[in-house]
Order: sequence, then C-alpha cells, then structure tokens
Amino acid sequence: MPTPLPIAPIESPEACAGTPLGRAIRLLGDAWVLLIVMNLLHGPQRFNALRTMLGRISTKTLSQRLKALEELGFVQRQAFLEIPPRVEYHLTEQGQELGDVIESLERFGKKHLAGSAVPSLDTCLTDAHEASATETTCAE
Amino acid sequence: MPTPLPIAPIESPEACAGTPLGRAIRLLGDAWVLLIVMNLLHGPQRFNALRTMLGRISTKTLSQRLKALEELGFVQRQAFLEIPPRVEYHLTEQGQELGDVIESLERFGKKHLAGSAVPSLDTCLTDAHEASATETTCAE
DNA sequence: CAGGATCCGATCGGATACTG
DNA sequence: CAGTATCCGATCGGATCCTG
Repeated sequence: MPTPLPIAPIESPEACAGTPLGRAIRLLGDAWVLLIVMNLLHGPQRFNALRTMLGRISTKTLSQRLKALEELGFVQRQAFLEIPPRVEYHLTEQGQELGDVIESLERFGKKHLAGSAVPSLDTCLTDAHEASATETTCAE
Repeated sequence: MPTPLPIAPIESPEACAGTPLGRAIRLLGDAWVLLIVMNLLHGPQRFNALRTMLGRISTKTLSQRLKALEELGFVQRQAFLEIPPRVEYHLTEQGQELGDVIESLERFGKKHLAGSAVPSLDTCLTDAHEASATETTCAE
C-alpha cells in the first residue's frame, strides 16, 4: 500500500467540474490536448507546424483545443503582423507545469507500455472482442 | 526553463501507438479511464459500486473500459462464486502506479484549476464561442 | 448483481470551401 | 498562412432489454 491518497470520489466527466482533480481530468482526459501540450513543450510552434506534427488533425479540432487552452491561460497566442501571417503558440508559465503531467505519463508509458506486452492497445480500446487477459481470478 | 524534456514529437491519437508516451496518451487520454482508475485507488470496487460513483456511466462504457484495463494488466477482475454474483475489480501492482499520474493531475488541478479562475471549463471544451482570453499578444 | 446485445440519438472530428 | 463555417460520416455512449 504505497500512498493511500485521500482522494474523494468523483462523478462523470460532465458533472465533475466541481473538484480540481475533476477539472484536470476533464481537461487532460483528452488525447488531443495532451498531444498538443506535449508538442508545445519543445518550444513555440506555429499553427501548421503543430498540424503537421500531430499528423492528421483537422484545423477545426486544433484551433478548438488551442482556444480552450488559451482561455484557460495555459497557452499564449502570439500573432505577428506580417504577410503572410504568422502565429505562434507557446505555453505560459502555468502551461509549462503541464510538463509534469506529461512526464508522469511518459514514465508510466515507458515502464508499463513499452514492449509488446500487450496484444494491441488499439484493439483493447476499440472493440470489445473476446480476450483472455491473464485469466480471470475466482475465489470463495 | 524548468526541464527541457527530450520528448520526441508524436502523431495523432490513432497513429501514435509506437512510442510509450504515445500509448500512455492513448490510454489515459480518456476521461472515463482516469475516473475509473481514480476510484479504484481507494481499494477494490464492485461493478455497480463503480457505476454509482461515476454517476451516469452506462454498463456498456464501464465494462468496456474495465475490460481494456484488465487486458492491459492494470486491473484485476475477481469473481466470487456466490449468488447473487459478486465481482470485484482492483488495481494490480502495475495499476497502482497509475496513482502517480492521477496524483500529478491532482496537483496540477489544485494549483491551476482550483478557484473560479476560469469563465467555465465546460464552456471552453464544449463550444467554440467568442472569448477574449487574456487578449492575444501581438508583436513585430 | 454482473454484464452482453441492440437500438439510436448526440457528439466528435475530418474534408472541403471560403476569408483576411 | 491562419483560421472560420459548413456539411456529414463515423464513433461514442446512454437507455433498454435480456441472460446467467
């Protein structure tokens, strides 16, 4: 029993905006947000640069997430009055601290999701096919 | 400049299953998974107990996530041969380490998402309405 | 009680087209 | 280049019904 963690139970994603952890989950329980933040950790990035790094993300999705992150004060948008236009996004002081979260994610990933220890992460999260896991435990 | 974090850029949620961090994001970039893990941190929980804690999650969604977590070896399912049936889910050794991630989420939330510092987290993540953020910066 | 199967509406997110 | 607006298909997830 490592750290008992006095965490209070929380409700669904939609309803749990009351507690700080709940809010964090609402915000960071989104793969796109995590990926964007991750890429911004390297330094400022331009809109299309991000788009490229993220593979196939639509402008819609990207600008949506960026706007949210901006409104929350984690990302700063900086537009240069040039032509053609240039806009750079970078993490704010607060946003930088998201690095800790990413870091803990990475540590976890490296430790437990590194090898092909799993049939296929995709398969798991996608369909609910038949699988054996490590064989369900029975008792009593 | 805290920790430069030598993290390599990653692609979209679907494609980035190659790197450990990518996998972690795929798995934990899901609010339900985070919430479930969070509640399991307290100790073993029964199916319907979890359902209640999570507010309005459907049996489908819940069993889906639990199955995924089980296949990945982070959750252990334990069925008791009783009647009425009883099934308990608990975190495995590996799953316990998800506590670190949750913890970092909580720290972040407490620090930056505590007060009403934000117009409304929901609003941000929901619609892409007009908002001013802290006023976009211009330069050059 | 635990959960699989199904139906179906709500939402998400990509592609496209168009503006500054 | 940096977006916004729109259309629309794919997916998610809740409600419901049913079995063991």
